[in-house]
Amino acid sequence: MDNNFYITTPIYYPSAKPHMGHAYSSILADFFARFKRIQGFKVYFLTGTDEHGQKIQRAAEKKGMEPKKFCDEISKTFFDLSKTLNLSNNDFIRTTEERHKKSVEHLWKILEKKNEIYLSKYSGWYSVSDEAFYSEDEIEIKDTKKISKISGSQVEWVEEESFFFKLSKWQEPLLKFYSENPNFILPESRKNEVISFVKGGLKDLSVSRKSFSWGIKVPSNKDHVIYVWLDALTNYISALNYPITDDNLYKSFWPASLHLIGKDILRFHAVYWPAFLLAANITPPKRVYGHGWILSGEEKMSKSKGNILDPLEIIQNYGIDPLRYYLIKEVSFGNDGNISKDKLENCINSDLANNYGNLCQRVISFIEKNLSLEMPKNYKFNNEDTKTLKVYENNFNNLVNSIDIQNINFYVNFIQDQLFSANKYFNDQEPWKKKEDTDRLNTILYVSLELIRKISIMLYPIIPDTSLKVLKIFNIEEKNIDFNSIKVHESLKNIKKLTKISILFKKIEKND
RNA sequence: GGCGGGGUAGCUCAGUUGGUUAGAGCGCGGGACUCAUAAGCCCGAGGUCAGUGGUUCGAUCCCACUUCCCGCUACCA
Repeated sequence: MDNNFYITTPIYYPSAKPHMGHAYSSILADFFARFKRIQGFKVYFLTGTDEHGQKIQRAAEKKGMEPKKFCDEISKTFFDLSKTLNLSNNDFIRTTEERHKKSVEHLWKILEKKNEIYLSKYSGWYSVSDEAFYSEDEIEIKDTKKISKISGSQVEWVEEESFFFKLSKWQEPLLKFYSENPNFILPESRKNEVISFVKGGLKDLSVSRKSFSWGIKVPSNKDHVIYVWLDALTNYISALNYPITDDNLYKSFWPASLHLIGKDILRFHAVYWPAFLLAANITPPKRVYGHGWILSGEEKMSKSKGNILDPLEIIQNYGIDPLRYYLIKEVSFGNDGNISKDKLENCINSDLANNYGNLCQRVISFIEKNLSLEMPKNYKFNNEDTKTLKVYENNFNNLVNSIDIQNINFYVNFIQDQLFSANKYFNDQEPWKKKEDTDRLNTILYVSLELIRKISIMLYPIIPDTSLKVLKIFNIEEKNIDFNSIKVHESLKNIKKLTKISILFKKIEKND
């Protein structure tokens, strides 16, 4: 069986600074990457920045900067964000890198050689900020300016020679591909959208521009710059050293296991990208998952509404793990989700401080006071103990399977249930009343520690920093975390002494 | 206009291949305890499962219509 797992985030377009949507995609991707690693997979996790195109060129001009210099600066903010978010990415690719350029040029040449690309002429209303053409009826006039009805962005008349990709001829092969790979597009509702779009007919796609220069030149015609999406999507293989197809990275990790993206760029990933690849005779990725947006209150965040929550500011105030936990747990994956300071604070207090943090604290403090942090010995499980521990075995396959279809809510709910169960266990067993019965006392404490260990391992992909802090109690290091070990109930028997921990999450004082 | 998804407790959402008292978390009210971050545990209040009609012995779950929300897509002009 294939033991490799390749996951990607979108490469981010650095025309502005990072926002919550970027953080969300990245955190989720990191969750999957970390989970698959502790499950025993060889994981390659890629993120990066998409730096070409007219929008960037104009943004740079506006600031009086060279495009490359401009990109260097903003790309760095995304690179820094990947650190702040505690991403475990293996690589950070920039489309302005030489390795990427070579890869795109190669892909272009193949498409050209296979007659998938031809030179023609395009004219129409073009929006720079949308990177899209609009037909006459898709635009309207507002304040003497022509704008797109759909996005409201300004359009300009463009008439130019352009290379076209023969997208139309891939309509049937794509539909065949979708039906042969029913889980290629998830969630299901998005898949239906894509299929109905493709069924509606595909037009050939303009894949070059003459009107600006910031991009990768068409190898056979330097007047043209390669279309940003053809350029950008290729990052997923250029990072694996394509076109060196016998390279170890490429051989191990292509086709990608999962492109995790926002729903707004689904078409590029689910239609154009597999079409380019099929045309070049490259296997398309195994899955594209289009997640929802993070909203603030009921509305999409926007500067004018002043409801923007800056991920960096949130992390500054609350820490990275609370934000990761909130986004992963509180958002119904695939749907749009909400975030507000109020909800985040509630979540931190009840889930992280009261349930998880306090569980660790009460157990460890108890052991410190009664056993001087010695590992409880001579334990002997009774029915109640076994029942509590066995839940992990019984649900193991469900947990693994749910992650494989990106059903992270099942996974998180299971953790919730087990946190409750562990707290209840400690309550019901009342170790403070069993100080005379040392065997029973030891057993209760041992079981409680096992539960903390299991829960902390399951939490590792979500809140890695905190999880590692807790696992330190048992001297478990990151490289030794094994998801499969949640099925084991006597994994702590060789440990002699426990390490004390401090408060994991401080409660937030609510002032209202 | 077409296609698709959805309207379930104050809030965020599960769920039911149709079957006696519809679930969780948060919030709210009460209780017993004390190891713990006044945390945790127990009990409770709160829902005409959008509306109407139909199929059925029986519908929140199936069907039709209505209405509202969301997504994708098209078009008249």
